Amino acid sequence: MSSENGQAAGGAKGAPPEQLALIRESVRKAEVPRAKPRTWRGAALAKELPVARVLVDKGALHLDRYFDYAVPEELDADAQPGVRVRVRFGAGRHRVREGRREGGGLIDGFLVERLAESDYSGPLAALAQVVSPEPVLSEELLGLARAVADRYAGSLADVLQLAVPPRSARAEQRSSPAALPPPPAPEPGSWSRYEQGPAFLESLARGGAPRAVWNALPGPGWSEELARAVTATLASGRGALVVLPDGRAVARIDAALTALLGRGRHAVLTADAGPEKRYAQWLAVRRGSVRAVIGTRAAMFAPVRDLGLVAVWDDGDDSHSEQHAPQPHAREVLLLRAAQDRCGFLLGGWSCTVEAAQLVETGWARPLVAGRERVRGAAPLVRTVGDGDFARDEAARAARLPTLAWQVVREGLRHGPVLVQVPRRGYVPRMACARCREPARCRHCAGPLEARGFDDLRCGWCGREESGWHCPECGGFRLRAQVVGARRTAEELGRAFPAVAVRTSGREHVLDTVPAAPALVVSTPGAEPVAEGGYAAALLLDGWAMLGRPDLRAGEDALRRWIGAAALVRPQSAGGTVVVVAEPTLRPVQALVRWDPVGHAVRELAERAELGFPPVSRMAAVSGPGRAVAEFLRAVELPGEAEVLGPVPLPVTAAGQQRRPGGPPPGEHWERSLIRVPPGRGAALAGALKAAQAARTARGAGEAVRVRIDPPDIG
DNA sequence: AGCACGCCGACT
DNA sequence: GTCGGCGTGCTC
Repeated sequence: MSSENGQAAGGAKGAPPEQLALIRESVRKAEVPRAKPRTWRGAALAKELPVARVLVDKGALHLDRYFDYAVPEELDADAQPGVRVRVRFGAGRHRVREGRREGGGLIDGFLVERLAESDYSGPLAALAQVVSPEPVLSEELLGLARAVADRYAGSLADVLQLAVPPRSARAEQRSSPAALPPPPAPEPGSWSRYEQGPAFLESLARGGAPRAVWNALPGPGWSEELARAVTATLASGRGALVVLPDGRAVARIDAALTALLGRGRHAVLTADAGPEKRYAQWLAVRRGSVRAVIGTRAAMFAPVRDLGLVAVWDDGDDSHSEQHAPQPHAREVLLLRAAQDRCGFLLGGWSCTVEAAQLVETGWARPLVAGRERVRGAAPLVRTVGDGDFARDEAARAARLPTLAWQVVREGLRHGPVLVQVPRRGYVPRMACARCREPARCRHCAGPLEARGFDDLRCGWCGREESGWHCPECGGFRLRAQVVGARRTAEELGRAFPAVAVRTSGREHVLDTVPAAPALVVSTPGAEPVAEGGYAAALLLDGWAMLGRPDLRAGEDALRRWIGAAALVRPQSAGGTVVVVAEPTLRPVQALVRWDPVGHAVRELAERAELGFPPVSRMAAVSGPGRAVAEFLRAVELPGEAEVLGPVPLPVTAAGQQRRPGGPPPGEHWERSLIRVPPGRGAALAGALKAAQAARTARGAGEAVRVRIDPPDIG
């Protein structure tokens, strides 16, 4: 391949259609049908594979296309696939000054591939710079990023921003340590509590790729069990990746892995390390000196070599959803990874999401559960208190506590710390049957009914008005707004037990652990400290607030949070007791009493299938100013089976109110439409939405709309 | 998004 | 003729 002046303009004279044209001197199209190629300022090009295919890092605009650039000879060695490059990327014709071509500004990109020829018919500009020879974007990572972008109707560049941390030259210069040899396969340890536990570990250690949904027994055993799964995978000579919902969970696995393997075999990727340290850790993983990674959601893209296992803990926790576009969920990303890399997959938690149940239901993953006897042996006694039981005795009434709750707290405090779970503020009430409390749903699309004002009842999804509502369960015809709980209870509780220390754990101050001494520990869901030796008792308050949220997941979420607290309580055999203040006939409450989160998820799944809800159907939300949403819906070419619900107005963000991610800016009136498709059509839906979005931004038409796959709050 | 090209009307 | 309005379309 000649690089020197080399290329005859293609076409007319029958010369080979040489692609590698470089500078177009001010050549007019009329004279030469194709740009007349010349070398770039006399500089030579790479002799082999002189074309670099580049992913230009320019947000949503480039729309996932690659652009070809010429590789100057002096960049030949460094310009390998996966490196960061800088290129000129600008509009229209290019100025030619002093023989050098000037496009738009210099922008960053990734070199994706080296090619012999380009299929671009115009002249190619040259790579301006190879930022560093470190190949940060492997073929696997690129493939994963593309799959995630497709799944979420997002751009490749957006996903890569999540997947590849910003460069730090200093971190790159430091050399990563040599990899340690694989450790010996671990003993099964407490995995033998689960029927298929030892077999699962053995399969990993042998180099197999088992896929399991693991319902962990309550108590502290889970972290060591996860660490053993990682160790078994390392023993097979492969790498492992574990994604956890928060820093506290990461710290627990970190400790368990260190105990099992010592230091140096695993990396911790969390947001709170500085950018340089984070990049250094990431590089150590990419370079293969560390084979195991644990971390919070950003770690889901960690470039672990030769993956043998991906694992997620507590996938129902909403911090597994990435905040940045296109907002992928760690579970879904790891599912894509498991499929792409054909590696093992472990989805674990004390509770069970509907998505997890679906993985078992479809046969993609096997259940990894303990027998009922084991479960009963590990779980605390759970008792319920409904509204009817509210206090007769004076002291309990002062604390707004049912008598039973009062007694259990008092008894618990004689043996150790007692956990009191109070809900976070800010839940929106929704309408339910005043008699049986069945949530009120739209008769057309089964969305949640919301009161928009006096006597104005509408569906939160399709916006249709409901005038003659009656309860399909009990025939009742009166509605009530469900109660939102008060955290005042905690203070009152403290006053009711004046001799006992009250400690609180919540958003601002999250306690990691509390000692075994008697104390009242008041916590919001997810912030519960671990008690040394386990809590003697737990009181789960305001079940109505948790169940009354206008969300499809209200029941599942309430159960997950209750179980998250109750799993920190001693087993029933050691006196552990939990009291939940909620209507005993409700499904999540019964599931808690029986300690059967899997059964609950399976029933929810069946119901979602029947009603056409996710995850059985796939949903997308389109939101923005009303006119823009309408325009978008007119333009988008949806797959035939798609069903459009709405649009309905979104609540206006008040001036002082914090803007919800994806919500309207303060004061603006936005609308939202939901689109759902039957199972198996998710990719088609995402593709259609992406194409419509691309067409809109290319035309620069009107105001932007937001497209969100798997919207989290669908009523 | 920028930004240049180009087609059409008003000007020295 | 030539200057410059902004509508259109491209970016290797």
